[in-house]
Amino acid sequence: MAMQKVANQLNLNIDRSSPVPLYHQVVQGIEAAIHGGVLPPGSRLDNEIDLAAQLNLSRPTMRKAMDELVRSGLLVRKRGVGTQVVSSQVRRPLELSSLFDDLSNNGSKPTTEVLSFSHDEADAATRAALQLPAGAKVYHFTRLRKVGGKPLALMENWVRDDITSIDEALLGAQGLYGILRNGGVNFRLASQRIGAMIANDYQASLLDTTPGSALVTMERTAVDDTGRQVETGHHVYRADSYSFEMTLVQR
Amino acid sequence: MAMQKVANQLNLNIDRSSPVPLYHQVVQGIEAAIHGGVLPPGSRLDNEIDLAAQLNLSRPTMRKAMDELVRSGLLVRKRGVGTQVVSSQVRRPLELSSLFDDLSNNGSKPTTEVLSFSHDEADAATRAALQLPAGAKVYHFTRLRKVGGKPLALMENWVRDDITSIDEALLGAQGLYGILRNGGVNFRLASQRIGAMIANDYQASLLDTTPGSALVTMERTAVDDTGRQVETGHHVYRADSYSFEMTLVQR
DNA sequence: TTAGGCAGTATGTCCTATCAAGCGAACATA
DNA sequence: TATGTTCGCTTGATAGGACATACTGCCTAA
Repeated sequence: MAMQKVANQLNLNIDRSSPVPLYHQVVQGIEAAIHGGVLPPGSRLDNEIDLAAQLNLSRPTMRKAMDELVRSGLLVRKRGVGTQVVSSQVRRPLELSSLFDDLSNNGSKPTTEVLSFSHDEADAATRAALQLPAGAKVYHFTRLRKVGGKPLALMENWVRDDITSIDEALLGAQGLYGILRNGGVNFRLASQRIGAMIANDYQASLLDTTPGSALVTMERTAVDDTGRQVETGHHVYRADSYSFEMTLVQR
Repeated sequence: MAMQKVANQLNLNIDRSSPVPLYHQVVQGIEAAIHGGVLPPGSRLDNEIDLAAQLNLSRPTMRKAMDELVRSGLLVRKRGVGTQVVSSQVRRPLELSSLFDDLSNNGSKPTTEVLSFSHDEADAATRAALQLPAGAKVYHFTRLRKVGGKPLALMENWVRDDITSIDEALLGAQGLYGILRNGGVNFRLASQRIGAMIANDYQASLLDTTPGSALVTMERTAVDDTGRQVETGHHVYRADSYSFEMTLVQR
């Protein structure tokens, strides 16, 4: 009866006047607790009912929060048993961000050199990728991305021109996705293909490597929330400096 | 008042006696309707309330189904506007399956050649990757995967031995993930890294290509639903025959 | 003619409630 | 002692309601 209960002190402050949904506040709180070591890997959470009561929330709201955490791989639930923190650290799944953002968030200071820039009629392949009618115009440009003065990526992109205007100076100053987001684009999904190839003379000279060295290739087409194909591109990265890391979650 | 309403005939048969949850039946039904062309890209669905009424479901159940479809990128929702089918075709996101399964589902008939097989104490790197104590034993093997008689992938894996027993004959007959699933493993998530490299003499001879040709590399560690690191591996694929395709969904 | 506000509609959030199903441990029985 | 059954705990599924908020387009007033 007088059983000692080690409550996992989540110490979450739920702010009901905040515009942030309650379930999302819970998600953030638990994420912080896990990454901060308050909830060590393998530890079991209190059951959903108790947790909801502790935070003065309903069970569905609590469940919705935990659903997100399960989806992102931080928690594991088992009927009849309980919910526990997954032991391994989880990397954020591959997200819809540009290389520029990734590098900036990483503390590096990427620079961009615009090698070519045009605003012309799209060729057939581009029209197919972006689902544009004949005669439509697109921005077409190639960029060289360096970090710490070292070349890292050679990127060729095609962008539809009915969203926001793009010029060379803009591309030199910030990432493509930043520009498009500022132009009101809400990215929804992207199809991409990652492979490998051998550097040719042109690529090698720009990337400051030798012809025949390994390159990672990436082709991507991004779609926004209105269903428009916004951007397609073909990038190559120096294999010795770049690889794609991701976490897959089994639904 | 007498407005003609073009109801999108979903023709879903919801079987309440089925053990499959209602919301999942709805997910499958709408997926089928989209892929079957009944719901063409860009078409708008009826609102949640009406759809729920049409199928004799509650709105939360309907929403849960649509949530899944939004998450997987098939639908787009906009408050105050409605829900519509995303125009582009969506590939299934990269899933936790083995190459063997992927090829089999694709209609190909992959063959596996076991090049080496051992069951010994794990070295330090493997113990770190699988979080095993000193002295723990692991299965360690390399396999060559061919499809249509053509070599495609060279795979080296380490698997903990406290789950199911593995032998050479088994590996030659089916995929690793199939074996582990049969052994009771429920995979939850995996971290992987995709990059590129140049084929050395050993790899080139086995993959029937030339030294110096491009290879796609993949390193993966998979975790099951109890939080155990189950397997880790390092694979290389012929770049001219293989690339990783995936769809990223912005949450 | 045009700009602003307002109503209608759809999704977003949150709640209470109830039953089903899986799992584990305690308990009863042989 | 060993084994099988039952019971309680926990998550899973579904229902139905209430209110919030964002978007669209119409209507009105300047």
